[in-house]
Amino acid sequence: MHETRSTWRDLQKQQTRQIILEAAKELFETLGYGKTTIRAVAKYAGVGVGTVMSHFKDKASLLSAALMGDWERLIEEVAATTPVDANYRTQLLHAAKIFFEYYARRPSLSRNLLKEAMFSLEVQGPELTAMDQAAREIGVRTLRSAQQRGEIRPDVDCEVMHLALFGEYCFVCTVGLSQPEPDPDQMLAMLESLTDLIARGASPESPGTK
Amino acid sequence: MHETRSTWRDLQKQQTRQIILEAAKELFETLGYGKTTIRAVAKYAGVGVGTVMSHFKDKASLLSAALMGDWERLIEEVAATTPVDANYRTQLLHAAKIFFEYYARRPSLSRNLLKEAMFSLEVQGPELTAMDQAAREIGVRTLRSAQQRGEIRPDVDCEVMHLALFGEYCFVCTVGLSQPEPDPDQMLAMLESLTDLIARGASPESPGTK
DNA sequence: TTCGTTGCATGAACATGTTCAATATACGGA
DNA sequence: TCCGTATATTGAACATGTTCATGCAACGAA
Repeated sequence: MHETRSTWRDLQKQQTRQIILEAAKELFETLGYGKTTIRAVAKYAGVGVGTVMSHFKDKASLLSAALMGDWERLIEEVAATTPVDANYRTQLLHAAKIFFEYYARRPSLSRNLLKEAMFSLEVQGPELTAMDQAAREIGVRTLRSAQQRGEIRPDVDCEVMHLALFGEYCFVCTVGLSQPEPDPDQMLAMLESLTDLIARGASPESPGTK
Repeated sequence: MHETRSTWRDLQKQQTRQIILEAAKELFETLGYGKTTIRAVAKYAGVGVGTVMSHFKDKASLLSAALMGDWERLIEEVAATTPVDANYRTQLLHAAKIFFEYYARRPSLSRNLLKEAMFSLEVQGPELTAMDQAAREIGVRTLRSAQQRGEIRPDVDCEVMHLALFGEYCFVCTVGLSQPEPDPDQMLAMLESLTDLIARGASPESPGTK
């Protein structure tokens, strides 16, 4: 991913970075994002305040870096557990469900990360861009397959449809995470009804049915 | 809207509130949200720092209060300029256009207000709830009328459909406002394509006609 | 009018994210 | 081996949102 000149100093640097990251994860999880101070992270990691800031642009970057591992694990889980022989609606909602459940497990962290992710002003961090890319790839690929299977009309642009579905997903996330205790089932139900509205327009069947 | 016991002291209080609000609007507009400090607002208004904080819960509340007037003006503009004899798609996109243009005029303020609005954790301010309500009322009303006119199939739930459209609107807002210079035309084009995807599913015509 | 109460106004103090000049030390060439 | 350079590390200093004890002026009852 990133070339590391295997010099003694660089190893040292990567190690302190890891130490900081571990400390941050621990404190974020225990105290939540708001109550975790940079100073506390530094002290817990046994480094200076400035060291933390030299490794991570700001507190938000520290958060996204700390959650990077979780994120990758979720992507893997989605890839591993998605029912291959189900229709695209089921597949996408399954992926959403996995993420909703994670959000419910870490409301504070998810909330703040999403807040940052949505308004990645200026140069958006590489992590968030990666998140966006991953979602796009999964979404568009799933839709294309479904289209080839005839579940979606050929004249539908899968890129646009993914954008529409992803938009509803983000919307459900913001609404759901606005509550003190996000309810993944409720969020999923909401996403289902919104998804169906879009899916119906893309369906090859006559809309009169159902 | 709010009963004021007409005592001398309360008038005084309302007046200082107004002065602070004017100062905030001026500075927010000139410097942008990030570069405007509470201290600067206080000094510009000729009051103490604590006075500002006693009138507004935090900086974000000050922003939403300062933009309240603009917001109401936009709502009025929407009500006054919406083409009554157009279909619901045109009507809703017209409303969106007015807001997009405003966002483009005040990128910094809009961005930060939206950021707050989307994640109204804890007790969300009355302003933001009002915004949400207004959008819902306009949206649902418009859709219901269209449904009665036969533009939307009778079995579609207008509440859900509004949620879907509003979700796409919010999504376009976040994507558009993430850019340094939001382009209202581009945002509108994006919203149009997403809206059409939903509208097609709700249309009484056969989807084959495109 | 007088006096105790109420509540707005105030700025110093606090909490915390962020910056920066100084320091130490690994690095690579002479 | 020795030295100049680059850079990781550091914590004090800074910027700024937020809190709080205090003062003071308006209020209303006696």
